[in-house]
Amino acid sequence: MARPKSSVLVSRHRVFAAAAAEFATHGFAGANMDRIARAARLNKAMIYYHFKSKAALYREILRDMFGAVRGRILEVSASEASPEDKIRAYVAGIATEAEARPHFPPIWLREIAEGAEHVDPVTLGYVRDVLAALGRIIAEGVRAGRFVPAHPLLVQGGIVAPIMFFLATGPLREKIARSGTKPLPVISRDTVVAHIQNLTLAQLEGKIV
Amino acid sequence: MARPKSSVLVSRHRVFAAAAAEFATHGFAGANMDRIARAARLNKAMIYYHFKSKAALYREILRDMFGAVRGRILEVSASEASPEDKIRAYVAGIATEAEARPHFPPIWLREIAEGAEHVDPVTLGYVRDVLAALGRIIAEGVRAGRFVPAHPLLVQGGIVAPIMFFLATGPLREKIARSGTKPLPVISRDTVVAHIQNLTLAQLEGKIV
DNA sequence: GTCTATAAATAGATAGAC
DNA sequence: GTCTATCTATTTATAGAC
Repeated sequence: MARPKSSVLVSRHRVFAAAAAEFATHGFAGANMDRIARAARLNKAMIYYHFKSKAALYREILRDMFGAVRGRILEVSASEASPEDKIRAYVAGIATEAEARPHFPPIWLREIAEGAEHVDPVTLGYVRDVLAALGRIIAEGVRAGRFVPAHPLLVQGGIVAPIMFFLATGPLREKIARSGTKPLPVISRDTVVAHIQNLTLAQLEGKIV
Repeated sequence: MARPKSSVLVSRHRVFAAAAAEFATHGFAGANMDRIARAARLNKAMIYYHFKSKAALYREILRDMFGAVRGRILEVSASEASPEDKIRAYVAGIATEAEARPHFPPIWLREIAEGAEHVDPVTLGYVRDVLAALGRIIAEGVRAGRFVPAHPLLVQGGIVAPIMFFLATGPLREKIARSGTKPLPVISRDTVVAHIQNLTLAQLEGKIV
């Protein structure tokens, strides 16, 4: 993708990136168009040149996030891998897409908190597709006699929740660490992903109670 | 606790309750003092009669939430129960306190999303106390030869994240269900709590990989 | 495409009567 | 303790020049 200097792509992308960071930090209501403009090194009028409104701008960011996850998960679901490997890829895929967008975890957490108030029907469809793909993977595993039946939503919660938590709590963990006497040990991203993969599989393989 | 008509308790409590719901639904920045007043069936000036500012009002709500969790968890930690039972009680205790306050899960999720920006030092101390208690329970279990060493933060994430997710996603699950073709099966609170208890214990007992 | 200036609405906070 | 009225600051959004 070519990016000539001063093209709409550059300017539009700068707004998009600045807005994503702003929405992640302050939430939809708390986000400030002036701050976004300043961070994008553009004037506020330029935001409205590229996007219809604050809401429309936010909507595009949401679509980008969940569209990316959906794309990756549909690939995983359609692959020839074993159910076990698909589950591992599912966990890693969500973590990877979330990591690729530092704004992803905070924004997702907020949307959950407010019942997906800003999620439009298209984006909601993406979410449903992801959930459906997980359901198919589980069903495959069950058919193959490798998984016990499990509720996709419960499994999804066990995967997504800790990943978003971990990725989003970086600042919070630091705050706690700074305020306390004892230093908090560091946890790596790979440790968390591996941990969640193992936990999820243990659950699906009926190894837990 | 007596609640005479028209006493400060009633009025103040109405503000507190209305504000908690408002902050849960719209976040700190999105919360609207006029709406809080209307929901409390009082005038906006009454909010400022009882509370110094929007921020102070929010701070009290946070303290109430985490103070309650801290109280319950310290009890659990100090009890004579076995490490296993303490872990079960820890999970159930967090779920119970969160459930007792419908605003709890959304607000907690938001605070995580924004790095606990509005969490004052006192409340932060509560959070640290809870984490420390979990650390002690794990250490006990390890000393007793029943648990393998585990990172308190990782364990905490595995407990808190799914609970908050589940309790906070009620509206979202409904939205997805309404928008889709297939009905989503219902999951009960007890199922989730039991599931997380089992998952946590399996992990601590070294049954997972 | 990019800017300055400003309109228009919203919302936190307070004064002051009762 | 409770209210109405209002002040003030902030902020989304746009008009219009270059």
